[in-house]
Amino acid sequence: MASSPRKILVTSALPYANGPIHIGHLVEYIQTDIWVRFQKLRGHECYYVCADDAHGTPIMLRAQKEGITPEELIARFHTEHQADFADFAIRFDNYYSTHSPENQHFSNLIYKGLNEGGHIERRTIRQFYDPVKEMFLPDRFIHGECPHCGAKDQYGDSCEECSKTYNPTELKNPVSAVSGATPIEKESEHWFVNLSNFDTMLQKWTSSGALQPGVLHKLNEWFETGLQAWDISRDAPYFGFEIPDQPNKYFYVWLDAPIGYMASFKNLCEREQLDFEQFWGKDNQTELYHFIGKDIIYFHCLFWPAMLTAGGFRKPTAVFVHGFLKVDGHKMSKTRGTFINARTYLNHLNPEYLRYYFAAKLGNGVEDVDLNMDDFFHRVNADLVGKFVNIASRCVKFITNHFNGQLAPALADAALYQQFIDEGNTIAEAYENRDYKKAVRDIMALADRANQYIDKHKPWVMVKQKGNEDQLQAVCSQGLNLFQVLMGYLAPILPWLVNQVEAFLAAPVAWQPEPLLAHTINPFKPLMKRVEKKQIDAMIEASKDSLATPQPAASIESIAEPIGYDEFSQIDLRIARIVKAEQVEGAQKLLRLTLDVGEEQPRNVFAGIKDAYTPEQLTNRLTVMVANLAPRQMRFGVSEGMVLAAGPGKNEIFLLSPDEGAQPGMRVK
RNA sequence: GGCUAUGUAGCUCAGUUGGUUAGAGCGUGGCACUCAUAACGCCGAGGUCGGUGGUUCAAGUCCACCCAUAGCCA
Repeated sequence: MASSPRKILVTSALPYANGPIHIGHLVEYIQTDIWVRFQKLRGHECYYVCADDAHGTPIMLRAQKEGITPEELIARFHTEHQADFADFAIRFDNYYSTHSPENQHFSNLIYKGLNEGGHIERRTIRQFYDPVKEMFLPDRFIHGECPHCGAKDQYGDSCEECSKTYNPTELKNPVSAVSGATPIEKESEHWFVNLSNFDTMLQKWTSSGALQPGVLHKLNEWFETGLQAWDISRDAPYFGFEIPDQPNKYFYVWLDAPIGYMASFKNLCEREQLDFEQFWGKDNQTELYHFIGKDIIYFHCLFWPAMLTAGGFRKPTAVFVHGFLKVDGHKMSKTRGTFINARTYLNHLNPEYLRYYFAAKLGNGVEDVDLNMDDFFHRVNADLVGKFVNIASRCVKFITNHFNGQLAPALADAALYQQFIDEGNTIAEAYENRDYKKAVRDIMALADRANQYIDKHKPWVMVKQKGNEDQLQAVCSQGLNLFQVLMGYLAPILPWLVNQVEAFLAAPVAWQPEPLLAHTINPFKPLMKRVEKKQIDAMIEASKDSLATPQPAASIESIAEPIGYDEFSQIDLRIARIVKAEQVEGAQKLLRLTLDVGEEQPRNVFAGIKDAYTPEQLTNRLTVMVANLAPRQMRFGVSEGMVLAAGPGKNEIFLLSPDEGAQPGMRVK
């Protein structure tokens, strides 16, 4: 398939910047990343862009609650999201934010196109308004009793008990979730896009093969009911972009969210001198794909092509829709411990396990994917370790020990090798169609054949027979060459394993590489460990505790910006013995502590803990101090460090102490 | 409630335009091997293909209805 390189731009849906990435999100990013890596591996010019979706009421309110600006909030999640993605080997060419100048530029441009094309109309609508917070309330921020079944504490758009949908104004006893006040109805002028103006264009585009059959059915249903006008404005206060020349009116977050794809790519173009027009211009032959979940079909298959058309841009080549993640057959659940954050997973398990498992379960349909923990355990261990990695593991020792790492000069079974190569087309086709589970099935069937080949020729018997050296070398070399081909096929799924394999084979892993003949390889280290049950259990347990217990009414101080280990390690914490504690004449809060941290001279430290501790309570106890804090001149002398304590102050201060056995001078890390 | 999906061995899934005794991997039972991270190989057990009715010479495969699960209802 050495056809000319395609030019492809790929996106994943933008994660919302008010919460962490969880394994449900990861289905999509892993799915997309595998596809992009596959395209790049095959030599195509392919770019993968994404961004944080950073606007909207929930972000504004959350920032308020934490006492920070929305910009600070989205900056924090931007860092956090990027770290999570990077640690799952999700390799974006650019990861940006919808709160960016490029995004504002394109939002205005598309709005202008909609406006000048006569697709915008203004209407006055009545909606709930919080008189205390002085803001209009999105449906989700109104709670009340369901007008149909009377269930209490339901959201403003639908009832979780009887699953009926309604307008928030129909709720009984409505309450603002923001302030607790009773909302009032208030009028406001809103901007609407007349989507029905695009009806013909959309019907043509959706039926042109850009969509999966199931998605098309769904869309046809919407076409039959008639496309309704889309409300694209929100009133101040709102965190987003102001509509040009319309003070206090903002673009609804869902208007600028998909435009974030363009903005992120534009940002990449400027950095790497790429041709933006080539990918977004109205008439071009490049390919544009959006990977999305089935919940946002409406936005991507109706609103988005309409916006692009109005703005004078191209439409997507295709939209790839996937289902949701279930865990053990159920929706992710905080009480079950199956609402697993990306970071929690990373704390316990190798990300490539999950990449492989998702690949093994993902087809090109819109069905939900089930992460069955028991299946995950067996599948990863059986397929990756027992089957695939084992091929290398069982061949390599003979090559290293008996042939100094040198592979045979020719393939022992060229026909078998060729069969492995021939299967590549089928596998490539499966990847291309996003039928990863078929690709994985086919690859694992080959892995079975490689193991059967080795079993048939029994190198462990040959090694004991004199005069069979050439054959021994040939059989093991064949095994390793088959392994190399399979690693190439699995490369989009397991990019880090590829690095290890390249190091050990001392050769690049490629899609259908040249066989390694008379080539010297490096000593082998185990490539992948088995999953252990206790790791999974620990992850589930860790996902339970923080959220299953009801949050105390008083919220905790917000967690600071994430830092790396390097930054943490700059703080030198030591176990210290308080050898002496004494009152300080004239000081309101301070005690003078003499601390033994194992150095020749004791340290002199002033601590503001007078209201909470008497000197007697402190003498001779152990605690933790910051030993490399720069000395500081205070009114009563120089303080050479600080001791660690928690609490609001006054008599509520709680000094840290180590468990028994710690010795002064030990480093805390 | 309407719509869209899904429902095949204990688990995860294949089953092409309807066509002889329904397949694979994992798990399980047995045998064998011992190079390999107790991995690999061989053999076996295990399914009235969600249910009912229909079309047909013939249905897991088409149709209708029902049940269960999930999602969507802008």
